[in-house]
Amino acid sequence: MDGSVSPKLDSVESQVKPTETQASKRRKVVERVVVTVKVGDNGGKLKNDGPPSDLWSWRKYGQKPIKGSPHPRGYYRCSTSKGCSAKKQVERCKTDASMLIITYTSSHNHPGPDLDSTDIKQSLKEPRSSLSDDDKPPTPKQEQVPEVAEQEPEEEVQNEGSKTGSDEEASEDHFHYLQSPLNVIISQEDCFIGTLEKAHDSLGFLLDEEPLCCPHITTSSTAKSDENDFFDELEELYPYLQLSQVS
DNA sequence: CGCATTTGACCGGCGC
DNA sequence: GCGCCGGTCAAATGCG
Repeated sequence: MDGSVSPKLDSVESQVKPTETQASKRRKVVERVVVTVKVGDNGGKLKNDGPPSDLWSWRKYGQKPIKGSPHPRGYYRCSTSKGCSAKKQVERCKTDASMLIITYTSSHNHPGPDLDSTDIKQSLKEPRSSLSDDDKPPTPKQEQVPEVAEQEPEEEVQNEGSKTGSDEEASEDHFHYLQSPLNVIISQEDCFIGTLEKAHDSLGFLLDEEPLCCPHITTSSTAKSDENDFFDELEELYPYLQLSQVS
């Protein structure tokens, strides 16, 4: 591609903030946000892993069968912005094909998607009738993005991060985007690990058995990175979180 | 013609 | 030190 770019996209780590320390040691430990998306009947429209895309455009750059999973994992990169290093992995729950496990990696270098797009604005004003039909036919997923409501997510996020008990439910609520057909459940690593690990120890989905098919809460323990990184990532995700709430 | 997707190969990291 | 697995790149093909 770009001759100037190194073979390995180190750009990801290079821009990673604090986590870089760990990243340098283990590239796999980069910040990661795991989102479990439940695809209902409508999900059937999704081809394979039907990227229940967010506000950004993702371009698939690879796919690999993962050991232990009957379904392959798809690798996507943010195509909204050229220099964006945001990536995401999409795979299906091995026990529940209707569950999509999306892992977001790195952050976006750009503010947001096409929030300014008149198209979207129109959708806000009107439930678009003809436009949407032509533009986004099959996947009734997102496209709800009104605008990046910047409401201080950090506070809430941090709160849940430091809290552990009752707040979990509250925070959980934030992460459920029941947009239309998709039930999205964001699983936080560090945030819940402490509790869930114990609480669901018997479930063992953290181990290897039933991963993220939990009907209610899904958690995965993968990133040991700082919560800060994690929250930073959340900021990126916030747009949809709130949107989902609005919906 | 351009962009996105698909598939195979290669590289790096981790575990044994 | 070797082998395995995950992740990314690169080239080719298809579709819009």
